[in-house]
Amino acid sequence: MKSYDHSAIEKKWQDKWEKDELYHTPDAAEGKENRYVLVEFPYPSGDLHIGHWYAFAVPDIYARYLTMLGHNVLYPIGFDSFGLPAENAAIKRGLDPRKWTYDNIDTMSEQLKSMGNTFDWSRKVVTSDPEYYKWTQWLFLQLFAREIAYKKLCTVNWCDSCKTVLANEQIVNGECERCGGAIAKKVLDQWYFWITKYADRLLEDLDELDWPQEIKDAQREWIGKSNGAALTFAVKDADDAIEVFTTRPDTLYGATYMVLAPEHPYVAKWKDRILNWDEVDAYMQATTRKKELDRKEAKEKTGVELKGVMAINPATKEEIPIWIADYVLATYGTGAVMAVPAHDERDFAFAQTFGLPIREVVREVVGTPLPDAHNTDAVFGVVRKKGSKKILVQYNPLTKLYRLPGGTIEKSDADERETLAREIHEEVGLEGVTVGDYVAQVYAHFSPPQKDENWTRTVSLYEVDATDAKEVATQRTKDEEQLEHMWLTPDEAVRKFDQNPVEYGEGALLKRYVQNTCFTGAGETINSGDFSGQKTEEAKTAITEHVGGELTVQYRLRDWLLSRQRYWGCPIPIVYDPEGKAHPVPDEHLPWTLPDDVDFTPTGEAPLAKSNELKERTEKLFGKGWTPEVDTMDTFVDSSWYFLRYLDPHNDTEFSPKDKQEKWMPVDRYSGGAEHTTMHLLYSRFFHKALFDLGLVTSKEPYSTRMSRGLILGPDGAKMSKSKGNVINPDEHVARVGADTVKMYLAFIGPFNEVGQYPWDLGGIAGIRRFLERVWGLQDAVSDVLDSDEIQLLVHQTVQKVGDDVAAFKFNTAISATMILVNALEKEDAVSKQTYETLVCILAPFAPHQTEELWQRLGHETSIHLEDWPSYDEQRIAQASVTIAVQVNGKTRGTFTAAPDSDKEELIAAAKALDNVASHLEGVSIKREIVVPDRLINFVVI
RNA sequence: GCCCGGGUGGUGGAACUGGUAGACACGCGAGACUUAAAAUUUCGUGACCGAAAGGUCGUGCGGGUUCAAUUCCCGCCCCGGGCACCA
Repeated sequence: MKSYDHSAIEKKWQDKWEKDELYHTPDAAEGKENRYVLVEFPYPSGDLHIGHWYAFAVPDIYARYLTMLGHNVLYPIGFDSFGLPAENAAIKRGLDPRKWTYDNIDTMSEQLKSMGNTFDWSRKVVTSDPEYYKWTQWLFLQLFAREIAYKKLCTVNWCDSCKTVLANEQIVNGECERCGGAIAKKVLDQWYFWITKYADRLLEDLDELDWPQEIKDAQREWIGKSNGAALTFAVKDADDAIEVFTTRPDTLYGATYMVLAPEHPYVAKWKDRILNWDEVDAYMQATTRKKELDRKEAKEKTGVELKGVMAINPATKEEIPIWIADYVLATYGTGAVMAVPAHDERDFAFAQTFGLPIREVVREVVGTPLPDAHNTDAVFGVVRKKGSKKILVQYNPLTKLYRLPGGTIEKSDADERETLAREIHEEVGLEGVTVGDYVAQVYAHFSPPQKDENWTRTVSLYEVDATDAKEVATQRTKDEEQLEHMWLTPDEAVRKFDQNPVEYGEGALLKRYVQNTCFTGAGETINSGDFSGQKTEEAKTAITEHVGGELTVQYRLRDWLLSRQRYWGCPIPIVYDPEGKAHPVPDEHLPWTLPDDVDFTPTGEAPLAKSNELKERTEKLFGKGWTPEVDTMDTFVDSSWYFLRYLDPHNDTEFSPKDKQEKWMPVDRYSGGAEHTTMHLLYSRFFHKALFDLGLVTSKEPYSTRMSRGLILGPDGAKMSKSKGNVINPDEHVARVGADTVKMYLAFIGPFNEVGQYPWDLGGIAGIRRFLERVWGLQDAVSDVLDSDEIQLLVHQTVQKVGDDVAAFKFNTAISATMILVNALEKEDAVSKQTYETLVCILAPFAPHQTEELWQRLGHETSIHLEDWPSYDEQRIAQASVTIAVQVNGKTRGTFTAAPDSDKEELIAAAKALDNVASHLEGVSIKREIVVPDRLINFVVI
């Protein structure tokens, strides 16, 4: 046997495969179903790193497995080759971005080929090729014709270091997603895609997709749908009306003031009416200076009242003040809110800071209604003394209940305050307390412990000052005789109430009081005129209708800003007439090529504006005074449809013919990075839906299954980056141990379809190399023998396990199963040719070069990659003997083997016969015998 | 704060539907081969007790359900990701 010379083998077969066009994928193959396996195509940054290997070589295992199962599998590759790095490298090193990009594509193509994947290179797609971007432009124009691409003047996010605008999705924690640079606001006339029109469909269609829950959740959150109402507040002595969006129209009666975003147009409009303009103006200036990030992190509420302007609450008809505050964002909803401090955390905090009125209009309902309940009202107090934080709490050792002092309101009481003062006097013997502010109420249903009765009551809470109270004798009723009273810190008190076996309502109120929060949940309306006593859900509709509002929906999602003030991108195929109106570049002039005569040093102005060629081209074609659009497209436009182009990459008359789409789309498995969840993945879904509406694509969704792959970290456990110097270059490892080993090691490291993080560990790779050497060495053991029953069974089991695991992208456990088989085969003196061939076949997707070589050595003249996946005998696996564990009281005391489906009594007898089991059963009596078929017996003894 | 993941030996990770926790691999230790080292190979390797047989403990922490819990339930802690003054 020759030793395993990976470099000779890998070179030999890569050349042969290319010559034979082994991985050329036809659009259809006789008797085979099509499968489309997609991985996110790379940006040609220069060198391939180990992460690329992980992304491209490992899913190849799956593609090869599907092929062996008899499918016609498309596993394409291309380059997402427009984008900033080319331009930045060009600026830094004085290179041509086109040359830089295409040189990198050449280098990376060679590196990608060294993986030995089943990529069909004849279908390669390069987004910066005019033959590709011609169709990007054509698609843009289709969307322009339907007004899904439109231009508008708007405040945009500007990255000062990238010198371009960015879409919302490209801002992470208030910084540029690409460079981490600061984001400024600018008002610019820019191109957008009307993605918000598709918000609902992007949301709803997620339900049908076989995608991981976390990706669906993240997209749902990003779209951020909220149901509510649009309400209008009239402004006193003015024609203006303030539109607000609220998710809580049921709390309208509690709207005691309004807040506008400082940027709201009314603020400037009312300049002459506002009495404290200087103050307002100063606040507006301060807000402009504050970064978005600061506004988010600021906890303390700030704001200024617009004095001299009042709004009218449409429900109560009361005049309410209008404030401006930076907690209201200009970019969400209408940039104005109705403030309901009793039922919104932010309004609550704001009202407390500025002493604005808080009106409770919803009460919490505690417990569920019980039959034949006594109906009463009760009042309780948070009793404190000045200078102490402690709260007076009563404990009843018989019922094990902590209670606040207070009680039922009697008919003879003048009001709640009097009731409370009286109860405190009687129960705890404090005379002369001052009942202070009302806090809140709840509606409670409960059943007191040790009593056969039900209660329903309104429970109100007041602050009580006992500083000047005198201690006197208590006048307790029989029920109250056991009460102990104690002073507890607020936190202790809350904890005690949490332990109460029954919630009387005071606990919920006390907790809210101690934590200084308001009630933001659903409940029952109060203090709401005719609408009092309704469930909040019902009141939402009723109150909205009553004030002439409208139930509406708001989204967090913003339209997709696609203009970029950079050079190396797809030109937007739009020209402007002398009046400045936008016109599409007619199809016959596509591709609308990217000019070469451009100084692309970023200045903030689009580089294409400096191209004379583009200017002249435009005037020549359209006439004097016509000007070209000079912005280029966001590269996420290029990547929103590339998977459609793979189907027919060189088609000159169609972007992607529908008959081919019908053969391949939607993509069966799409694997990529988790960072694209709310970028590429969302954009391309939108784009696809827009094309679907135009009748250009055949499926509503582009990808039926999506998986997020894990991340390969540097050896130091940190994310690989050139600046950290922890980037692993795969080439040297491929040269040293071979492509098959590198690929298999990456597959072995952990489950592929989970968002894990794997530090690159050189040690581990040796184990895989050793394994492949042992597989190689086993060829010497092949001879004309009949394998033992055990070996034959193991082969069947392994074929089954490997297939199942690969189908589930659990390559790690699939490899482990082949290792178990190899370990067993090595212990044999000889291995049958049939068994060895089966082993080589199931390893073919993992180690395509080595297995191809072995296949040839075994005497085959055709490629192993044209072989069928080995079959296995299910019957035989099912009949294999099973190991039964024997437990005594749940502790395993031994095992034995038995035939599957053995008789219960026989199994029990066999179990009892085990020495160690027998010794544990001695002197005790068996209470129960639990038999789990084919698995386990448990003797429960006493 | 809200919404998702996750926490298992020295390490990466395994464990069907609740049924022998730690498969497989790395690393480590001891032995063989070798003048030696590497490579290869044999054995061992969760912790503790024990010569062994075997026993006790053990899947982030605390409770619970169950004959039986990494798996289910309740309450926490920590890590990763998403969203976030979103009205």
